[in-house]
Amino acid sequence: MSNLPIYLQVASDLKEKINQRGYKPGDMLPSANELAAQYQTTRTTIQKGLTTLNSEGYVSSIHGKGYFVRQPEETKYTLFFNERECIAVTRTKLLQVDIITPTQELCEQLRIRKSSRVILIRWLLYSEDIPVAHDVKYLPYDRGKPLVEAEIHYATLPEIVAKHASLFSIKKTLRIRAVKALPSTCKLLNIKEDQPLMMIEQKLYNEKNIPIGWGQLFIRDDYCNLVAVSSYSNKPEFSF
Amino acid sequence: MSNLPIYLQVASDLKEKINQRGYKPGDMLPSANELAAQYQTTRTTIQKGLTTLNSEGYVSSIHGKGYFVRQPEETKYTLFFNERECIAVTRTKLLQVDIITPTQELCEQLRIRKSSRVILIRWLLYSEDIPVAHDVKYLPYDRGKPLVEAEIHYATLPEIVAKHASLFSIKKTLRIRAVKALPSTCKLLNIKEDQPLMMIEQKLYNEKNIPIGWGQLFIRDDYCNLVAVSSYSNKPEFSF
DNA sequence: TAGTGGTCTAGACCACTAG
DNA sequence: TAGTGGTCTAGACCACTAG
Repeated sequence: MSNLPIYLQVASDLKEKINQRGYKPGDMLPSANELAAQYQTTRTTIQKGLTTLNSEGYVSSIHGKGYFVRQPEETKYTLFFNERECIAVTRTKLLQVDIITPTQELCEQLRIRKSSRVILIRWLLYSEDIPVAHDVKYLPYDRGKPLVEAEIHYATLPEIVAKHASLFSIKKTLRIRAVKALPSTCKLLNIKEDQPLMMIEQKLYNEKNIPIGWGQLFIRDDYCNLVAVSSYSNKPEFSF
Repeated sequence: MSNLPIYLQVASDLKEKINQRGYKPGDMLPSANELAAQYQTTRTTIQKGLTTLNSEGYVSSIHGKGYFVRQPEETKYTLFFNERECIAVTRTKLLQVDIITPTQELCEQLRIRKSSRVILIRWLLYSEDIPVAHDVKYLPYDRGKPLVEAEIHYATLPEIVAKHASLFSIKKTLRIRAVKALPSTCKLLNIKEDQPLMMIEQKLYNEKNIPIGWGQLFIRDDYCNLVAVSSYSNKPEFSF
């Protein structure tokens, strides 16, 4: 059953007790000294186990007092999203690449001046040769950046901006909505006006929190796979 | 600038180099021995820093070889969802509590037999006295559980099942869709048939991976706030 | 075989809490 | 003041990698 190192054994035992409500949210765990005695090991090893439990969200510590069981984050899910995988994209068609004068909304979204320019890229995404999504992206225009590459092959918004921003520190936000299709979108996707569409709005920020990209993806609901799972289930626990 | 403990200083320095592309995904970091020499500390302390970096998703290690920069998980977002907060619920109205014979779909969703019974709970959720969402929940019926409490006040699906399952190990999944409203739903929400609705389907599993609850939430798009953020941004780094 | 990461020991000093 | 967690040292032994 257990060839686990001691510190993981400790963490695993405590997790089980927490899950079985032996320790309830708000309860204090035994002190590291007590646990060290129980497991016949040193406090250092116990601390390592408690640190693990902390980083996995089970407990938190108060200096000088002890470790306490956290309230589980019932509200938090892990959502997987990218333009290609949310749909099963098999083919893409470039509709437009342009440098445009931003609208009022674009100025606000990208926090730029009316006088600046914006790159507009529009794609039609196909799944099994059926047009299923309309992808619209806006990027602040810098003379430095060549945009020819955009015309060659399809890239997700993070892929596009990743070249000009630091890797892990790009902040991304999504807003998910259900919308009525515009007549023009209906034509593009060959659907009726009453067919609801998913709209996924994506906004990217650089490490200084300045918007560097904005996108709207309109997807036929019947081809959209948007799924989220609770965050604890993919923690290194038991796996099925 | 830095009263950080050594191990966090190490982690922070490495993060910055990774973000600035000093180390690129796939690159090997300096060994713990080298870093210990650089920072004039012991390998133990360096290891602690590297462990931190690992648990934050920046690097992973291969035993006997070294630490390597990971590919950032561009696809992963943190989504916040619960029935109450996704909308700004100000009032709730119980529509129905019943014990029903499951439909074919219910049997499949909850993995139960045709002969078993299911608790059906329906609520209407109001925001500022406007009906904005229709909430339908299904729970496998056990004679043990009293269901009177369901009629007293509104509870989210996780809140309901939390009483009978272990805390952190409940697995939850969401599926997000855009749907046309049924005529009956239109009447409930007082909307036109062509107004698209968000449908959020929630399914809960216990620690043995058995479904213990299923819910469908139909929300007026204009009152639904479904937002997700990239997972790295809420890591303990800089915060704005 | 030299070097790497993974774990652990037995201590130390410190900041913090609470009676 | 006793007990707690947070950090760190200077070592040890092990499993693993790669020449």
